[in-house]
Amino acid sequence: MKIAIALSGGTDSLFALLLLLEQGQDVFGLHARFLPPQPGKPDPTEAIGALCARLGVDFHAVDLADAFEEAVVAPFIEEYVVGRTPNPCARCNAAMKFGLLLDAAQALGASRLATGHYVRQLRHPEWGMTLQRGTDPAKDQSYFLSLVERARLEQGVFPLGNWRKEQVKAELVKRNIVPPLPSESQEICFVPDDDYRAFLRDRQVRLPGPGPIVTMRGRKIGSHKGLWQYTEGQRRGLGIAWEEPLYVVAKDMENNVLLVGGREHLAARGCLTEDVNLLVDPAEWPAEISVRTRYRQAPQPARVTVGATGMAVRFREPQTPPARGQVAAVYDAEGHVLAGGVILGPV
RNA sequence: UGGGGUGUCGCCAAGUUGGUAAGGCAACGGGUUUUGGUCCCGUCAUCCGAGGGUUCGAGUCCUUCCGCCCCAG
Repeated sequence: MKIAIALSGGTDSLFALLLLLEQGQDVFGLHARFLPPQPGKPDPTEAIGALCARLGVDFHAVDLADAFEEAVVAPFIEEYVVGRTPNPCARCNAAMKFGLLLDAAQALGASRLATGHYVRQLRHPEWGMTLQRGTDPAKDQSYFLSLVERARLEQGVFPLGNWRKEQVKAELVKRNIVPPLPSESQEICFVPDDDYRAFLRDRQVRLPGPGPIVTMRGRKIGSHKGLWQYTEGQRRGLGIAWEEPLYVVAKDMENNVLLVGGREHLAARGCLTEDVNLLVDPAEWPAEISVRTRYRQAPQPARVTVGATGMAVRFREPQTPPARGQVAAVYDAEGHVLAGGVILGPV
């Protein structure tokens, strides 16, 4: 079986490659260029190729920049314009890494695509292939893969599922191998300096303008700079000195009003998703399930009903408002991902 | 310009019988982090509307002035 390993140039995918080699797998390196050439940043393709040569593995590069712009960047911008808070990494995994990149890998003769995600892929006695959270709780990336179709996920290989980030770094040092890309911070890869607001302004799209900030009791206490600059649950940046911290409770796009309130106003009982990506047949879901509506949130116990057009999530305990456009990922108690969907709004 | 009130960090606000400026919010910085947001940590008044005085020592006492806010027959 031939495996393609998606190499970004960073630590994780590089170590995943080493693990595959040490397992004796028939593997070749594959690098996808998602961004057009950046003036300041060097293209890592060559360095990755050189490293592969040194390791004695074949290497291929594919240019997916146009598709990335269309499938990830453009929707990202459009969502902000209409007041949602997109999750480009989740979309990228579904549309690009396990979409076009997987296709490219298979066109090059691979039967499967390995990545450096910290997730596990297991064979469940009843469910067949499952996606499970990574062992390292701090690095688990299953949330970001919850929108990937099951059939495509089955083509994936995840060597880092049982590794911890610390170990990975240490092992690379031990092997005296340095990633082509310095350990840059992992912001949104296409947004410079992690500043999505500046990015949107640069894109010359028509963004909603300023308007009032209003409390839950209907009192105007300030003005916002455009609803696209805020997200549900946000605290910082409101600039309003109040008796308590104020949070964004909701965005009224219709009237261009930003609704804010104290922490007690944040409770949301549930949310709806606009679609659903099933990884396990809902008929087989256990009774105890939980949902994450944001990355780095412990899964919250909930009841989920799956319909033709999406999921309805009902939390056992009220949560801070799920942001429209983020992902709701459904888990069982063992951390198997049962489903994922894009949040349409709180309930 | 009669009566009452009030003037402490960008906002709100503690400041005891004078003893050498809490806290909250905001802001800023950092940490955590393959999204946004959250969260955590840290930094933020040598000075208390201004001047003068009493005192070993005053935001706290006296005094003058200035500024707001009410109520005004």
